[in-house]
Amino acid sequence: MSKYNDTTYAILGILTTSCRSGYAIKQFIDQSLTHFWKISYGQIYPALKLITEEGLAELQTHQQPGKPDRHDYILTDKGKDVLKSWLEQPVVQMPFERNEVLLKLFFGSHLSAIQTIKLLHNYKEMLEARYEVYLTIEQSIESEKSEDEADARYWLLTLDYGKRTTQAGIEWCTATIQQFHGEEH
Amino acid sequence: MSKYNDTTYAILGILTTSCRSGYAIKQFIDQSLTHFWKISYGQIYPALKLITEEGLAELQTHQQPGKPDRHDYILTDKGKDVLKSWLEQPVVQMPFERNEVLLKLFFGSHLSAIQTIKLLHNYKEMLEARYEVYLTIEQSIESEKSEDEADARYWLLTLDYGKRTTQAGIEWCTATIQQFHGEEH
DNA sequence: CTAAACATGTAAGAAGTTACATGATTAT
DNA sequence: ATAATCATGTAACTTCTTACATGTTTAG
Repeated sequence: MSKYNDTTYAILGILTTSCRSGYAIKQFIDQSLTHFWKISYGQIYPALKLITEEGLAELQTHQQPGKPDRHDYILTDKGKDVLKSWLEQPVVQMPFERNEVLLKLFFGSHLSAIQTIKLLHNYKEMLEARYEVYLTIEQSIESEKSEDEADARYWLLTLDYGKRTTQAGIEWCTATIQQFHGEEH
Repeated sequence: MSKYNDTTYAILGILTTSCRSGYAIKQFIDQSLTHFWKISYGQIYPALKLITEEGLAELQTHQQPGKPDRHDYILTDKGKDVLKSWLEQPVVQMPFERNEVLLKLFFGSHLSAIQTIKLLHNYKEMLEARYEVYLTIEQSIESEKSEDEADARYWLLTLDYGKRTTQAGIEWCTATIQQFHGEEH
């Protein structure tokens, strides 16, 4: 039972990189974390407020003529400690995927073979698109390696996970579509 | 933009099987759908109420001496139609997994090699346990095949997906742990 | 000239979890 | 005795998404 939720810890973690404002955090998540963690502005800004109130980060306001003030949050030592002790705690909750495609396939006896194949084809295409996104992220991490040398390795590892499981999903699609071919009548 | 949410459609789908009460639905989900869909009582009972109000199912109350009345919900023709047209609609939203292990690994540069290995080992064990659960579900579907002959095939297909992606995850763990061996100092 | 990017934030609502409330029966 | 299973439901809470509000600069 930790004090903050995982979304807050995710933000704390991102603040260790060169991303320090709400806007930068959102961009970072959309570019690099999107395959296993998503956060909206509706969570980011309130979380940053909480983080500041709890003394985990300090706000530095930079005035930019004509633009709204840029809020940079700098992790305090307390913030770094909180992050580290969260990282060290074992993960007890198994990640869980809610899969609408599988849900529909589960009730596939109410569909025709053609409709089932369509469902699977559609899913396969989405998985393939996702795989391509992973390759793109991979390349962008590798090309900007110099910036966050130590981090890059771990970022690539999480991508490898995404690639492997997505590949397994694509293969399942192929095999399952095969099964239904010849059943269209 | 469909009228109901996926959880409601999931319940509608389960009502096509021999599970017709809130309690039976919950049991069914925990036994057979748990790898890609979870629903709590706090959702089931309000959803059944809505389903009845919308004329998608009809309530049959069975009195059981000493026990609370058993509420059986029977799908109406309208209910079957609503389910079918949902099944036929293409899935647009890609399923998305929020993965706490990957989130921690992403910030792995703040951990020691030993701690990282521990994290991965722990995850691998959880994945292996999940794989075993899949095998158990598989066996129970196969042994009760006679009950829902037409459905069993589809249920096994969703399990195959789970097994394949879990296996890919386990292999990733093994490979990644390997990478960190020899770095403990 | 117009759209996208930069930049921060709030409010309402949807969705989901957890704990609570109740009470009989059955297995250990 | 006591825990688990059967059985239905609600209330409070947490979490997250979406839409709104505001306004500048930059690129096409």
